[in-house]
Amino acid sequence: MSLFALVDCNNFYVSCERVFDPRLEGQAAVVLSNNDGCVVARSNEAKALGIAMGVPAFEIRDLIARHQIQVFSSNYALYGDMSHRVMETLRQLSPEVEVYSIDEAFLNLVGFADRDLGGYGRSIRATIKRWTGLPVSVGIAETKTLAKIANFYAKRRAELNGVLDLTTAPDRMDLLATLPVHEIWGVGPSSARFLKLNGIDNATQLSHANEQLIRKHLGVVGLRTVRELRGIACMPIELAPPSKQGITVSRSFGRPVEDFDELRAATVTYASRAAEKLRQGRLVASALTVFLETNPFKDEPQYRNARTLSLPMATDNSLELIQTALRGLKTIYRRGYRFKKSGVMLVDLIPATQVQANLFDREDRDRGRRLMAALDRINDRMGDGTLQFGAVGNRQPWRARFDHRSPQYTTRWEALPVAKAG
DNA sequence: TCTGGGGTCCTAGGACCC
DNA sequence: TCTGGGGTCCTAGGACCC
Repeated sequence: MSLFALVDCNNFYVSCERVFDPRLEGQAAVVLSNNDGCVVARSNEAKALGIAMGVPAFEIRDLIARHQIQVFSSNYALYGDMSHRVMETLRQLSPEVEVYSIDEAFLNLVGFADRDLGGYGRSIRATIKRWTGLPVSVGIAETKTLAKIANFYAKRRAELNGVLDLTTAPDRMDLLATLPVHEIWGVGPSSARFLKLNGIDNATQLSHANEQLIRKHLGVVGLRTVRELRGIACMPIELAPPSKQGITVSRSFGRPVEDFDELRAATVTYASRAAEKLRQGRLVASALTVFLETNPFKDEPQYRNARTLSLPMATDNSLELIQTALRGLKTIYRRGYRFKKSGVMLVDLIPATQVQANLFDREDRDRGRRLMAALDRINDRMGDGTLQFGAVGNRQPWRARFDHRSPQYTTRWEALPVAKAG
């Protein structure tokens, strides 16, 4: 019998901000995406005011002013570090932990079935709160999809105190029968529309759905969801993170960009950041895609394009990747458009240890490797961006805006919070 | 004025081959 | 006049996730 727990941090980004500024407790607060564009996290109080996930910040400006909602730019250095603390805590409490996203983990509880699962969930919740300051919810059930549902209710029903063991919940039938299909993990807007048109409105009905119908219209993924709802585990715990398929670095600009030199500077930045991620993962890339696009929300001439170039030999060298990206950029750039976003994607990744030597390769590989190692070492010790490539330039008006960023409390010495006596 | 970023997996259809 | 069929590989696009 399979058994899973899903541990999920409540309102994760907002909760991270609260750990370092407890005055925010009980207040409406939101965290915005890059460029202060959209709402990506909301406190319960902000949710109660009707602020939806993903709404553009400018659309709720009045609401923010009227209710004095606290606004934060996203601070990924802080959230990444807090996430790491949560996952390390979980590893001390549970033998098999799958880090599913920045704020969620699945635990494999096979062999725990004769324990007090609710008590186990409560101790996880209490320990994480004590060690990290973050509130989490715990859902327990026979499959990952059902554990997601258990977590959904654990979060929303105050009387559960953040923990629900669905395997022993007396109202299990009612909970599944009242859960709308669009709340089920794996059912997006398109599938939900199809299901509702076919009279399937809730989790119980979906678990009884005709397999041929589901297979035909929602594919093997939909079928898997149906079976998981029936308690048949189709998704095992994944302990080792699967090797990456690609690495993308892209950003919207702080303002429209027409000038090639500015796009060039942005591309250099993205390519070097992507190369750093590549080396961190001990990978090399065989090909690279560079892309750019105008603002699709604007009523003005639109243009988007992408160019994929293969590297003569798989590499993790920033200089080579930058040069290749710039070559691609030149072929897709067009004058006279107001560009909003561009990016660099590294694809066909392979482990750095598996590179094939190429007879016709004339670069001095070893020298490049030593240079990159030195670069990474300095940036790691002195802070990101201490050393960067000259082509980036000093003025970077295209850079995204972060008007409400909190300090990097946990990852920069000069931002350490100070405890004052008295 | 202002609309995120980074992923995965699946499927359909075309190119190509025998 | 006749005009296969099946396999594989690749790519673009869709759907979904956080």
